[in-house]
Amino acid sequence: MKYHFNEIETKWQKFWAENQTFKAKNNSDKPKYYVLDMFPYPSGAGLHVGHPLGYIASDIYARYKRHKGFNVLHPQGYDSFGLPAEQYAIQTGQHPAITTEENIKTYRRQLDQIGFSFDWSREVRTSDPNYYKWTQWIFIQLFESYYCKDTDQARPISELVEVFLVEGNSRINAACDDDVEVFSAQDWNNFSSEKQQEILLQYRLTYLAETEVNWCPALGTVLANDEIVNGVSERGGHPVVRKKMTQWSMRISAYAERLLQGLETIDWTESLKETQRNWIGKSVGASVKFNVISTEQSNEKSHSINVFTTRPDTIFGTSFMTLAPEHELVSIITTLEQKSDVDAYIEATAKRSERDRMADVKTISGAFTGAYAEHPFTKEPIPIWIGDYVLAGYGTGAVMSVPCGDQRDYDFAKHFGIEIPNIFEGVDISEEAFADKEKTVIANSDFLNGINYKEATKKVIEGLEQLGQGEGKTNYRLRDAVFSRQRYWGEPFPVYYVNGMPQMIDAKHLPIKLPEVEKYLPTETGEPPLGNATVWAWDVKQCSVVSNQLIDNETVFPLELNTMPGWAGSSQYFNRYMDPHNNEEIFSQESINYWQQVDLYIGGSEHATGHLLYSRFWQKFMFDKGLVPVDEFAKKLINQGMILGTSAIAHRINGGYYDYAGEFNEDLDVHFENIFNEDFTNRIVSWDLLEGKLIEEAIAGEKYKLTNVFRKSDVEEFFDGSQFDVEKITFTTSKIRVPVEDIDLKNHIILEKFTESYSDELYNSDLFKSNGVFTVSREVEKMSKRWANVVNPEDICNDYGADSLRLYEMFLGPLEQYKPWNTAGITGVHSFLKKLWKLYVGENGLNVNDAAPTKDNLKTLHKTIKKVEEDIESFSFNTSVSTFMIAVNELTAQKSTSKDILEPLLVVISPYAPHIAEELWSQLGHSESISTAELPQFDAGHLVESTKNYPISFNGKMRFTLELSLDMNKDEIEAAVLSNEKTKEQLQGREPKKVIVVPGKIVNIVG
RNA sequence: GCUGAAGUGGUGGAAUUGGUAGACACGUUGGACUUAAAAUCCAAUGUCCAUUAGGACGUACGGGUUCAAGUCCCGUCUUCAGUACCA
Repeated sequence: MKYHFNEIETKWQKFWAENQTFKAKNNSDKPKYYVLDMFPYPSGAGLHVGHPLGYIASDIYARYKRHKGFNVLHPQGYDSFGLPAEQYAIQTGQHPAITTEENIKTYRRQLDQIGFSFDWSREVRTSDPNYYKWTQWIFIQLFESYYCKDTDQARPISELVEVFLVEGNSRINAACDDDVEVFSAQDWNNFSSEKQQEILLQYRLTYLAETEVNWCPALGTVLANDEIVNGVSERGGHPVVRKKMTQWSMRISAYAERLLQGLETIDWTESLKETQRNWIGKSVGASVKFNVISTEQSNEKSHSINVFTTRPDTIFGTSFMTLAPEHELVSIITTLEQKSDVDAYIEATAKRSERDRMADVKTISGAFTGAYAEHPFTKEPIPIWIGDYVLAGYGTGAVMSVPCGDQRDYDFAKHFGIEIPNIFEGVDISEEAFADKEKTVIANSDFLNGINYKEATKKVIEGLEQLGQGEGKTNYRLRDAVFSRQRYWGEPFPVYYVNGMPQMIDAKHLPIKLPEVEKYLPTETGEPPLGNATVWAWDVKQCSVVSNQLIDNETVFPLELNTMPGWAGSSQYFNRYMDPHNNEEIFSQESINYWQQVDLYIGGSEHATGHLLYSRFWQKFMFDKGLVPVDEFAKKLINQGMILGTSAIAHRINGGYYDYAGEFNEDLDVHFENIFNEDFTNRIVSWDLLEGKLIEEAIAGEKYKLTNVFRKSDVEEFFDGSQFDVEKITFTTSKIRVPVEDIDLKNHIILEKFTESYSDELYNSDLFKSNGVFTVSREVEKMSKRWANVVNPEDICNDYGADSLRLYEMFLGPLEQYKPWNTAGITGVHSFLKKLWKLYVGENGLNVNDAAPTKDNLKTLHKTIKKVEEDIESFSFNTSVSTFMIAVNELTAQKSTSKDILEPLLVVISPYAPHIAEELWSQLGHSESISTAELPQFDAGHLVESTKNYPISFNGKMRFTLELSLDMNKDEIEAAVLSNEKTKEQLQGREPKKVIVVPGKIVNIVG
């Protein structure tokens, strides 16, 4: 009987689905274990072999944990709101729900084919109203909460109102907007209702505010900081501009410190934690108030500039101040004489895009405002400058410039000829600033002279506090997250407006369903796509909804037309899996108390500052609300590395040469022959050959025979076999990616295989219109449809089977590592499976019998159990696969047929190759799924050896091995080794100076 | 610049606390089987020298510690990822 993997795999996938083998219960005598994958966005392109890598690893772990006696939760779902479906809708008019549904079907088919042990009964989709009902619900909870810094937790906004009623807000210590005014109880009671709401909005954890946002005109929406890469949108690479807009924001900054501290309690990779730490960007220092010295323009009202500094100890080195060009005081304090300079500079910087500013950090520019500030201690005047090296968005948008201690201030001072006082003892600052805090000894600084950074910082802060000119302060880089998107395919907000103030629609009316629209673009008046909706597909008993408006008691209120961003739905899905069908609560307390948190989370590192930060924020909020028992949602997290694709790249070389008549011809494509002694006739040499070593050799003056040099305009006519001097040939090259599947193993593209369906650029290029076969070079890069280098797991499953795919993806290398895919290598694991099959099933049926296992059999089995268990626990799945191969090779050589060996071996292999394991398991006479079997116990007794093959080294170099009993002590071993013939041969009569014997390990003779 | 990770055969990668470097595969070469191919099996395969026996060199580079270093220490280089006028 042969190994018919297709039949076997279909059979068991069906069995698992019909028997709900992997359905998890919310209670059990067994300990619980929750293994989670980051759920996919179902894109139109379907899965490629890179996607399932993490799913395979987590599936192996989940199956392993079941064998170890755990009640395992291993769910899967879809992050199904998002831009691509909407963009497709804009182009085709197809409703995003329809394309999303189709894509999910494809994903599900592909996932099922790989044999995952997901509990599909718990599937969630973020675009499902029964799911996003709870996303909206959390939004309402955030709106109804503020962050109390005294208790360090979120608390109901109603508590705040109670305090305002009796004593105003002067004693409130809460996370809020910077510009909250101070008011008394009396003030509060006299405020209009709108004014009160406005104030409360400044405290809420989700709030509406006019903020400068990242506006992406091409996408027609705002983007969060983490959705922008190198100044352009992450999706599509469109330019992004700063724009003031009224938007919903999440007050994640309130949680900055807890998000930072929480990292210490979770087992995530160091690099990922470091990325989050950088993003949170905590810096400890002081805020200092510099009073502006009154001038004619500003003497009516005294102004002051607040700065944040991490080096208060250097305050006596301040020789100027710098404001961001956008700083609100600039226009107020600038003197008449300097006004034209300053205005010109502001205009010039405003013209520069974010990207230009980022690209050009070397150029020093700025302007003097003509105004001066007063040094808080010396009372000396300090000139106030503006410069675009100071960012409006960080700190206060103003700095005290200490050129001797900060390189940017130093460069600025040098450039504009500002004095650079030295306040460091024994340091030369004639060339550059001195920024080493640890080595700092302060000088020329009044009461700070002779002390170090730490002490000086303390003293300055004390001094500032006495003067009322500043205080110790911690600053975070983490900004509040913009939560509004001008998009259709996202969660609608449960919000309507009364006199311009946002109101929550009562939670009992949730979900607020996404309305149907005619078109998915913004309205003619520039409103988001939801503005196109005439009838909202939701029905509220007390209020009806018509034309984007909520009508309550015949009063008409406008609805919020923005939708929530992509990360809204993914910020709590992991908890929803615990109780996915609950319509009364987001999840029952019973279920969350049982499953607690994710024990193992596997996904890509690209979510480090997005999903993984926002989810931690929501989890902490839910913890404060008493909804979840732990404030970190994932105990352990592993980032799987990317599987890279190998793109095939044909290189087109456009060249010019001097012909016989000495005339220069540039309208040529050039093909080489005799490079590296290969025949390149009708082929084109690769980029590497030309760019690298070869072109250098060529330039050195060697002659190359060029063949097939043909004119682009007339491919039929070519020069053949002529000698050209390559010194006179110039080249430009261009790359063309070729679909990988149309290249043979020798890297040849066969022209006959070309069809119109390939890219026009490729098909129409002269290169491919000529006769023959072309070589291409390979380049390893991200697997993507765009690069024509994707490998579909369905093809692999059809050709080699899901078990081969699973084993091979693991065998490729360590999970976290980036590694290239190479389909050719899969034959290794595939033939392993065939050997495994042959070990159990011979030509005439089962090979397994009740024969007693030999000592060797037991040794092989138990060392396999030990190694594989260790490997899985340490997530080195690649070495397990090698271990299986060794085990099967050994047992085959031992001609093992013993059921006592082969049956437990199947259980060890089954997490990796579950289909073949199930099939053989059932052939061995079991009616229950192998997933219910217990993992065999490792017995160290079977690995005990009586002898050891000692490596015998001379001066650290291994020369031969010697089999000796493990009972022998050091002296006995030494005697045995020294009396050995080979030892004498090595020593050639010399006396060994020293003999190192490590019993059970090694012998080293120093001579 | 800063932070993090890494650098081992032709390729992917092994090597638990310093103790036989290159497990396990891919690829390549040779052989068996076959009319042939596929499949399967066997052998060889780090580099160099040597007919063999064997030897020299080898884990990015330069030092060091040690009986012994891919592994530990110091310095340098390179690659990848993240981040960046963050005051």
